[in-house]
Amino acid sequence: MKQIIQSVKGARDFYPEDKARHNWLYERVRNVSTRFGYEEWDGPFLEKLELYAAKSGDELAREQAFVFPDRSGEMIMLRTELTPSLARMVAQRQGQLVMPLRWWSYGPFWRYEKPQQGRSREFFQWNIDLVGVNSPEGDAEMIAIAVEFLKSVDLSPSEVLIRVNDRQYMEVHLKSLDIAEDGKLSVFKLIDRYDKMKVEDWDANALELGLSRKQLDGLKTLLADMDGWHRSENLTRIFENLEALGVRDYVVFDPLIVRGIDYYTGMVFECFDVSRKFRSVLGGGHYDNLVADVGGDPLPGVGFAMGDMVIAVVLQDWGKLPVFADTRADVLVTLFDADNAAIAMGLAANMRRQGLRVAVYPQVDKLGKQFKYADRLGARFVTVIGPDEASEGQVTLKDLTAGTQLTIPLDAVAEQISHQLVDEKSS
RNA sequence: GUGGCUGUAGCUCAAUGGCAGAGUGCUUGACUGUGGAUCAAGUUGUUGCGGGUUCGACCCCCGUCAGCCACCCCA
Repeated sequence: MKQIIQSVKGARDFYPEDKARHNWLYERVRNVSTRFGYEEWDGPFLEKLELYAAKSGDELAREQAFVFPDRSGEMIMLRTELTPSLARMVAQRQGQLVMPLRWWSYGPFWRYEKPQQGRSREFFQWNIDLVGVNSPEGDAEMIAIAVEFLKSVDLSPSEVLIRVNDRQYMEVHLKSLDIAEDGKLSVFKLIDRYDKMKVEDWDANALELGLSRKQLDGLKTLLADMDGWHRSENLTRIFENLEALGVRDYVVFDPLIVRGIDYYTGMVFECFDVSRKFRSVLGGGHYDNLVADVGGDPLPGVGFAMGDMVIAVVLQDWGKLPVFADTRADVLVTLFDADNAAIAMGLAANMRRQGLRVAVYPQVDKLGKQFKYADRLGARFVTVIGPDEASEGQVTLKDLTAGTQLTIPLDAVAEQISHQLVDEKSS
């Protein structure tokens, strides 16, 4: 094997077919976001370590970030998530921005993790936030955006579901079980792992946390109560709104969804493949105070994030990833010989002016090689101008799909190709 | 950070201690102005890297790097 310098572990190479898939996904994200009236924005890829360290429970900055000193010695971090930048940028212009703010973003993030299925060290993430609002209507809108995205990539409720819960609903019931306020977060983390652990282990863990047998039983009753959302006014109104937004069939109540993240304070949701083979496709929730860690006045909101890796795995698994066909050129212009090359180049320029994608074979070569190149490019048409055509001011145009060819005047080629392309589409 | 599996031709993979192979791709020709089909010939190697054991290592051992998978985590 030849010595090729390796890429950085976990970094992503985007070959043209990868880039095509990336653009396909981005296009759907952009389309859904803008249809709900959101504006695209972005933060810097580099932030000060300090910005992330300000967040509590910052395993991200401590363990899973690319951190390095710049030339002045300041500690810089490649961004691992967008929320701190969002908080900073919103706080900087808190008095000027039109609230509620509707912002979305799609860009690269880096986490120093062990690469595996659906996870690498470099990934793209869609972030979307509705900031400055505290209502079930806002919460429902965010879920609806997620559903509309799922629809746009042709995933149905029999393939993926959004699971919704409300931390306040959970807290009220934990309180009624006399579970202490300061033990709340660790209980949430335990609930978050309910599906991953064996029942005995989970029970043992709960008792270790200091829960009594009675509290444990009460907790399990709560987690099994699939109709409990009727007792939450917030969830009831969210579900009413989801009904009105026409997305109710994608959404279920799930008391096991609590999310590991501390700053969520109300509704939380995650999207999973129904097989539960994969990690969550997207997740988000309602928060009370976006700018708490960076200074600024308290600001509620709701948002979610979706990485590009898990969704790709899920789409692949359901056979919903399109085949990205070669789209390199419509026409290959061959160079027959040096005498006629200039005419061919002129023809190519003319066809480009008419909006066709035209590649010229960049040197004189055997026609067989040039045709083969056209075939492998995926170009549908090939033009040939040899001495016979040149003397008559004509060009031979071959349609590789149909296997037919005809010889026509030079200035009629672009129109002829357009006709055949249109015929193809309408038939 | 912890553990498991894998690493051989451009690609997919054989060869289990004794001459490194197949399919596919690629090149050329059959086809002197025409691709995709077919046929023929040719071509393709630091067996990831470094060390060790052995008369002899793709094969066994140690280390290392990478990929995949699980754990951790999931912001």
